Formats: sequence, C-alpha cells, structure tokens
Amino acid sequence: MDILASNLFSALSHETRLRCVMLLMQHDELCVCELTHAIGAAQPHVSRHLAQLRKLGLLVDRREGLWIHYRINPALPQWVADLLQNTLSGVQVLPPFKDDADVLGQMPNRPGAPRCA
Amino acid sequence: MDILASNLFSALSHETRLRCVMLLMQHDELCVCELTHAIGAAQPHVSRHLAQLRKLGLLVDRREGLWIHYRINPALPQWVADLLQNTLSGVQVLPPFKDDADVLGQMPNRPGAPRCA
DNA sequence: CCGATATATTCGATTGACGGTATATGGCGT
DNA sequence: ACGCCATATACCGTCAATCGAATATATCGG
Repeated sequence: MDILASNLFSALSHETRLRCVMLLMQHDELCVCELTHAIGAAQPHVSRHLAQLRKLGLLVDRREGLWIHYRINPALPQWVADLLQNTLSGVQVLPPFKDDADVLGQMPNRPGAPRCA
Repeated sequence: MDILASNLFSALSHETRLRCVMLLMQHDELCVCELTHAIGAAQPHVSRHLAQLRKLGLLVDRREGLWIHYRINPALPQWVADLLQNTLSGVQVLPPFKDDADVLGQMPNRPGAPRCA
C-alpha cells in the first residue's frame, strides 16, 4: 500500500471528501446514508466522492446487506495516518466539521437500527 | 493568520507547489532561481505557483536586491506547521523530493555568491 | 418474481486549473 | 539614461474536475 503525496492532497482538497474522511476518523465505520445525512448533500454526490477516495486507497468498504460501510484504510502508510490525525485535530473544532459530527450524533434511525435516512 | 483546510490541500495537491514547499521546509529560505533549478522547471512556471502559495499565506517573501527569497510563513497555525513537517518526513526519502534536495545541494553559484542560475 | 431500499454509475454541460509564450516590473551597475 | 538580470504577470488555448439529473446495480422481503 503506497500513495502519491499529490494524489493524497488532491483527494483531501475537496470539501465533501475531507468532511467524509474527518467523520470516518472519528467513527471507524460509517455507511453512506450516515455520511450523506451528516453532510447534508445529495446521495450521488457523496457516493461519487467516496468512490474516488476508495479508488485512491484511502478508504475501504464493506457490504452488509443493503448498507455499505466505509472506513479509513487500516493499511495506510504511517505518515498518512499521522497526517490525517493531525488534520483532524486542527479542523474538528471548526465548521463545517464540528457541525457534521453534531448532526451525525443526533441522527435518528442509524443503520443497524430499523431504518436509515 | 488562518487558513481553510481545503485550500491548504488544494495548494499542496500540485506537485510543483508541493516540491517547493518541501524544499522550503528543509532550507528556511530559498530564492526563486534556486527553486527553479532544483525542480528543473521554467521560471514562469515556478513563479506562478509560488504566487499561489504566497496568496494563500503559506509562504512569505522578502526582496534582497534582485532576488526574492521565499520561506514558510512563520505565523502558520500549529496544526498546519505540524502537517507540513509530517508530510516532509513521509516524502523526503522518495522521488522527486529526494532528488530535488540533492540537485539543490549540488547547485553552483547559489545567490549570495556571484551569479545565479 | 416483484417492489422497495441503499448505493453506484452514466450523461452532458460548465467551470476552473494549468501550461507555454510573450511581456511587464523592479533593481542594479555603468 | 541604458542595458542586464531576477522575477512577476497577462494572454489564450486546452484539459480535467465537478455538478445535477437520470438511470443502473445489488440486496432484501414477500
């Protein structure tokens, strides 16, 4: 598992993608509907950007029934993992990242529970 | 001094800009001709990208006679400085970053000395 | 098999980033 | 004032990223 630095930064340069990654840094695993709800964007929008992050190797996905759960690739190079942690500590107190975490925390019907979104 | 995370990543997503920033992380201060030589690109190309980094607030410049010296903005938020250091430790051993540092080290006529480029 | 749900992908249009070349600015020496 | 040098910017054509909307895929329950 390796990753080109400029590709890493391109991936994180889009706010939707960065918001997804920051949420996943705080939750291990989230499904698309949770990310969509937290960010407040259209489903194809989020899905498209998740696909980019997955193709780059930054995220991995796991299907469970209808839901697809994403998480940060656990095999990331150490410096990349450090960089993400670093970024999280820098941005988690400010918008829109803080709000995303709050919205997710208050989301009803999280999957595993009966109904999603 | 503050900086938007997605703008930071956009700035670093271009290889020319990342190479400049990584060189400046290792040298405190470099003039445009040194960066141009190390990277092996055309002068307007490097200058244009340095301007972007400056406008974003990532770099500051200082004129000394004909030369303009760039350095990392010392007033960067801590998490940004940490992130850059983090990135440096991740990429400094691999191309093209390692080679840039080597080429710069072997550059003749560095400014301050009689002639540049 | 059919409908419903969660997610992914395609399509077509637009916008913004980038590159090369040419030119402008600004400072130095004479 | 003139020429030279280091650097910056303007112009313009091209290509890649992005978007909204529509559609496709996959899984489950009945």
